[in-house]
Amino acid sequence: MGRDQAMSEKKRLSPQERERQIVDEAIRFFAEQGFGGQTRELAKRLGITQPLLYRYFSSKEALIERVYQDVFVGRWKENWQSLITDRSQPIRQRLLRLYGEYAEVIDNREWVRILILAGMKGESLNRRYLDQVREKIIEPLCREMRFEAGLPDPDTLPLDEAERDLVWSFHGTFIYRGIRKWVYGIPVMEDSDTIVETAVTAFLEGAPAALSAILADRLD
Amino acid sequence: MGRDQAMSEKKRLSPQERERQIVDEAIRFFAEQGFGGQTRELAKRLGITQPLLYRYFSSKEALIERVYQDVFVGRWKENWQSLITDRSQPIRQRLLRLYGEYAEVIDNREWVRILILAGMKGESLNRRYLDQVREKIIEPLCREMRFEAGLPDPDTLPLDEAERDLVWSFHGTFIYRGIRKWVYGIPVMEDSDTIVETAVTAFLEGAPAALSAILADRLD
DNA sequence: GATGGTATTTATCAAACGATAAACAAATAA
DNA sequence: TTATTTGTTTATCGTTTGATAAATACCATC
Repeated sequence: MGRDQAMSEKKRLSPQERERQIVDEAIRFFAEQGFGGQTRELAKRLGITQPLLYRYFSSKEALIERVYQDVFVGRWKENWQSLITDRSQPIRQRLLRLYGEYAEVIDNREWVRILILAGMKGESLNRRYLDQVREKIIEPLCREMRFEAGLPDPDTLPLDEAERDLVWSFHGTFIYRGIRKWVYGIPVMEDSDTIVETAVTAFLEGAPAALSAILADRLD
Repeated sequence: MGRDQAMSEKKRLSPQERERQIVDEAIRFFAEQGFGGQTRELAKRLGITQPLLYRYFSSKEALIERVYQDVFVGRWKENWQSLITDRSQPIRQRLLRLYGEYAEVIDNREWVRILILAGMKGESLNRRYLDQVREKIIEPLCREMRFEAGLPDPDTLPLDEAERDLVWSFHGTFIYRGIRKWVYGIPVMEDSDTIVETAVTAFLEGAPAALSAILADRLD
């Protein structure tokens, strides 16, 4: 009543625009409600009717699949792997940059919650994402830590499971902070630079000792 | 056909037995399916009819509430806090024992997944659990780290946010391993003693340096 | 400005789902 | 044996929910 034209007066968007709009809102929506969220409410938020969703996605599952794509695949930076292995820079420097960027991606409600939701649902795409993390971050970083500690290359002396675990734990430091903040709603340290510096310092100081302990009995 | 008596031939259990049975299965069931799991399927697993659930719990929500109680409240060990503050033992020893026990509780599919599910749902009980972790583990451990590093007591020099963050990250090491294993289904190191030792070693070696860096400008 | 294509809505279905009431049956007591 | 209690099932209700088909309205083109 009064003025019918509220905010988004535009109707009849182009298919590209509408699809983009739906996906963007779906990411926010499912991140909040979980994948149990109803298509009707999603439509309501978009200011469209529920059947219109099915013009763009054949099923709710298809829409969820698309959400995965946009969140996981779309936000991975290709330079991360090469950043780790660039020995022209000191390891500390490399880690500060890598996890500075990574922390930015993680510090996002949708990213964290959808990662968790996908895990709980046991989606294969989620598995592929973590394979990527392992292959392109964890394993290379293990190799660099060997190098820094003056220990044999993984090609010579295969990685111990405990070594990967140590690096996963360091990596997890940042993920777990995201979970504390975006899943549990606990206040966390917000100064990104300090966060990364503290974590990297603790890791570089602590890892060599742990590494020696792990490999002690395997070295002659 | 043939023998109708399959496995659990017992019918008409006592209210206590039946309730216990329902809660136990509900924990497993919801941990797998999420809280969207249907009461009909839960009943099917129990070999009972769906309406019987409502004889024991007034609603699905009430059953979920009970699941929280059993998982979070029921599995907290009271000795953990006193273990940390017992300075008659070296800090390394204390941490090995505490997280040895804690790791046992965590290494449980139901515990990890229900903790996550509760977080995603934003339940207050979940919040209370994490308050307990902070109050009875994180804060005391911060105090002990100050002591070990020969730094002023938190009563004298209040804790910096970054200090809590550092300890949360150490704590998260164990949680994140549980998430990797029970949410993402990634293989993790299974030797509990080695896990704890590696994590504690890395923490005790790395934390002092990080702590000094954090407090550098606040100390005279 | 009529026409055709298509983005969007209206109307509706069928199954899923939480919940309730009444009927049934197993144990206990008289 | 009969009576009484109560654990359990059968039958069913009212919504909710993903999905489809037909009708409608916006927009470009001739």
